[in-house]
Amino acid sequence: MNMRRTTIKDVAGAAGVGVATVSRVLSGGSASPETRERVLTVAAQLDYRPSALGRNLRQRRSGGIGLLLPDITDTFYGRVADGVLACARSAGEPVIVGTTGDDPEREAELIGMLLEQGVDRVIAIPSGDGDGWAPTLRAGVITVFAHRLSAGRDDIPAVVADDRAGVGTAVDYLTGLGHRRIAYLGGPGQQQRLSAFRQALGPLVDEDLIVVARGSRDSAYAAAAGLFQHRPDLTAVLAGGNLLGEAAVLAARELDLRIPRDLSLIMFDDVPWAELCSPPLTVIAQPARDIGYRAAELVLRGGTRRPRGVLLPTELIVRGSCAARGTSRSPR
Amino acid sequence: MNMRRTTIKDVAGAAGVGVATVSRVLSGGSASPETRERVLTVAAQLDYRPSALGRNLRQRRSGGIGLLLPDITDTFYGRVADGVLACARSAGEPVIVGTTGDDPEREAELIGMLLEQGVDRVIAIPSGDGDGWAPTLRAGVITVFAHRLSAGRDDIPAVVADDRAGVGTAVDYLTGLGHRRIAYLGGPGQQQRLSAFRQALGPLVDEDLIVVARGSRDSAYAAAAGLFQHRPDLTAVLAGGNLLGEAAVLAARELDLRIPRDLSLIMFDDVPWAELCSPPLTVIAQPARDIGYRAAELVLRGGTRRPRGVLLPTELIVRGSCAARGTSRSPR
DNA sequence: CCCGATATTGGATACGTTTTCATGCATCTC
DNA sequence: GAGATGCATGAAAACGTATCCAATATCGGG
Repeated sequence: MNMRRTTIKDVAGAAGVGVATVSRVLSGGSASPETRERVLTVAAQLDYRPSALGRNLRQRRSGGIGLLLPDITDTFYGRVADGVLACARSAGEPVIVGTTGDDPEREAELIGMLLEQGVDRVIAIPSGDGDGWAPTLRAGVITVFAHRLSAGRDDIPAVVADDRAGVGTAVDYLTGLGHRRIAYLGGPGQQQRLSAFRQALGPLVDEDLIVVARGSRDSAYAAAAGLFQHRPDLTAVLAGGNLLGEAAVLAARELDLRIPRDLSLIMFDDVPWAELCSPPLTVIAQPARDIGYRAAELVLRGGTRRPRGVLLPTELIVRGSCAARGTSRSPR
Repeated sequence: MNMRRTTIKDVAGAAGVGVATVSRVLSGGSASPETRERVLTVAAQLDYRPSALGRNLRQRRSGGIGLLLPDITDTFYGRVADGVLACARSAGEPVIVGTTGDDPEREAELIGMLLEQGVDRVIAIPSGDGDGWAPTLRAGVITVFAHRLSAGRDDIPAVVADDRAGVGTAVDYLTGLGHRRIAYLGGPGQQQRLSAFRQALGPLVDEDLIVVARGSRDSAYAAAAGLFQHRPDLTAVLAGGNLLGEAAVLAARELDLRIPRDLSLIMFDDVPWAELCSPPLTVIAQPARDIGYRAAELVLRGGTRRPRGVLLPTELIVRGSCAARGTSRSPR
């Protein structure tokens, strides 16, 4: 029952060599062909697995990569995580995952946990304004942001979708359809998109039509419903995330606003159900999985280069949730 | 730049005590009030964080918990993961996540990785027939299955939803509506549900109406489309997962089958988009998050008791995707 | 044939922690 | 007051590995 696990010493003994030799053979160091073969044979026979514990302690790094995201339940973040896991797996690296709930405090807590674990590489979708990340930098942890860039942190490379362009094409599309009162329904950490939205809309921008919810479903729904109730004159909404999009659809339905007749909707991120919705949702697709994968690549390559981050393209996928707004207002 | 991290030895030196005392103070051992306070003060001043590396090596266990699931992209598994993470976080334990893609080989590979990491607790949604789990048991790793139980493994406790009951009520509901030709659209690892389906249907069962897809979206769609094409006489479908349900909706739409007029659909698992779909989908809700949470509880409590697993209730949520099937067949 | 260079090898050390054990000291009991 | 008991404490060992370093074996050139 309580069998001691086979160590490198056992292998060394059984193969009649020193532990140093075994270690070298297994780490790809130099050794004579015959010793190498003998060691490998014995190791296989004993079903020896080098203990990451010993190795990590010796080289003072856990070798794992930490992944911090707001909510693993959200398909989008799930896809980012999937990309990270795929890349990490091909590199043989374990991934420690934590969810921040978009709470900087919780994020800091998790950062502490990762540091304690000796993780030396972290990928994060950052929550706060980025000053919670001083500890990782100080500890020499290679850090890469994904999906969002953090306000005050230009010293951390980030892999993000081209939000600016995405918002731009979406707004152009809507204005091209004749919309003038366009609302933005945002979530946490979307400064980029917000500024892009304001810029794209130019003189048309109406600050009252910009609403920012917290991360939760309830908050998103409340924000959407409040927006629709207070401003029945708006004709189009840009939802900055699939949770917000979902909330918009539900709130619209609740208030008897028909999409797209009464309200045009564009949602950030192409999720599977966008096509199932009625009407199918026009979306700004983001390469979620690629974001994760590229971030993992970056973090695995090491912080030597300074690629200053990666910008991935977005794509407007037109389905059925936007309608033209003629000069004649539908009286409703 | 290359600062050595502060160790317990530094704290001991600065506080004028031995390392053993520091360790005791920090692990809640006995110490005189004054020394305790001094050590804590110094530790705080130096911003000392005990290294999990050293501790893990010493007690020969990483203290982390491993989580293996088929696909982190799937909302359902995401919710299970969320439950696990929540419980693990409250216990301060890191979680190493891996995705198996429902591939036993890949699963075995990941198990190896977890063992190498010295993980001593694993939660898994198992992929294969369960003989890939011999290594963890042999290594004394506390293992708990979630969501599925593995064929040959009755020595591993499992936390699962009451599939049998869920299938039963769904089938009863459909037969109550007059349906006779009911299909089952299944995925990997659903022996439980399949047998429950056969049993609930009794003499009505038609083996040709039972289709099992692999885990992917494509495979699910192919299975659904194939089923609908080959058997236009079926009137109801039970989809054993949200991926399958999605595929069923898409395939039905493609083949111009109207839900629920031409085809009634019940889907396993209540996902957010079930309500957004048109018509809203009738589902069998499973407590996904609870499954994860309870599994984590089980695995954290340790393998001492033998609770033989946990069975969580399911609930049929009736929405709009099922219609009564009168005695008169709609001629179509 | 000898010497220097090179390749291979194993002993020893260090990584940071927990835990055992022995020691010293104060208090308690009879 | 002497022995017993308890507590706080620190030295040291161990966990499993990678790597430094010295020692040995092998080889080539002169």
